[in-house]
Amino acid sequence: MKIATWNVNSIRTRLDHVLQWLDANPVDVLCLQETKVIDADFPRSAIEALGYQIYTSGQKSYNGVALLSRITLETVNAGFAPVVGESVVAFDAQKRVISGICQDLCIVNLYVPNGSEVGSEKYQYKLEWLAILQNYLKTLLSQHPHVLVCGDFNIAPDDRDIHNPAGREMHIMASAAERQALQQSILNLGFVDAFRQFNSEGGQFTWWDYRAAAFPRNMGWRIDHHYLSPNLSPQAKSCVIDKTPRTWDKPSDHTPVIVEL
DNA sequence: ATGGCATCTAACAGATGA
Repeated sequence: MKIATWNVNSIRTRLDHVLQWLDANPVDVLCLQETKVIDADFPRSAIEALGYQIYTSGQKSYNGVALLSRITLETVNAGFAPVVGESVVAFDAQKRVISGICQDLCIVNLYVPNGSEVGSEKYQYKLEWLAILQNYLKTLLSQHPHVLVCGDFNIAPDDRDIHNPAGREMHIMASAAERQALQQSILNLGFVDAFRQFNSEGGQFTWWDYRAAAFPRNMGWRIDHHYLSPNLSPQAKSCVIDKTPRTWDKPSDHTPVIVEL
């Protein structure tokens, strides 16, 4: 079973890229982030024609996540509240979470807040959001034999995941508090970074800034990840970054990451 | 130290992203 994650930076702008990529890479489930469209306007028909069912949680202009699946998913939930409870419903105003069940596997697709600048209000929101994520994942781990959490985490786990780590301690996506939140909310629950099961090298990135010719210079960050629950990680066969779509005309600034179980 | 690039909008400049 192959599952991919891809921040497409607008599904309507990137529809042709998604179709082209799925045609060449018929993964079982594709998790999209930053769809930037309300559910009613999600471009469904061409994706469905490739054999995918579509589950969306979107909003106007910003954020938005979707699951594209060749297998029918059960119990698709949008947001934290269906799992954690109504006390966290305020954090579901921004559409950043969708999950679905495929046999004994719970697949979670996340678009973690960017955080803007270290110390800003949005940074605080990011840290609070990650604290709620911890409760959300604890609950899912208690309910399902296997859990896969993937998406755009907007955090580089360590300095191998940044093209130039010098002076990055106060940089968004690399600050100590963000890395600690990633540790506490995900890794301390036993989740394993699937990519690092197979590749310990630096210079392996999933996002490159549109500016300053960052992609041809490989000045990127590894911020898109797959995390596997403890009893799922031994089942991973591979985890690879596909840089191909980042070379296409008018690309997303992110590129897909595929895990095979 | 700054800006650089892309996407969105009751758009045409400003917010947001990372």
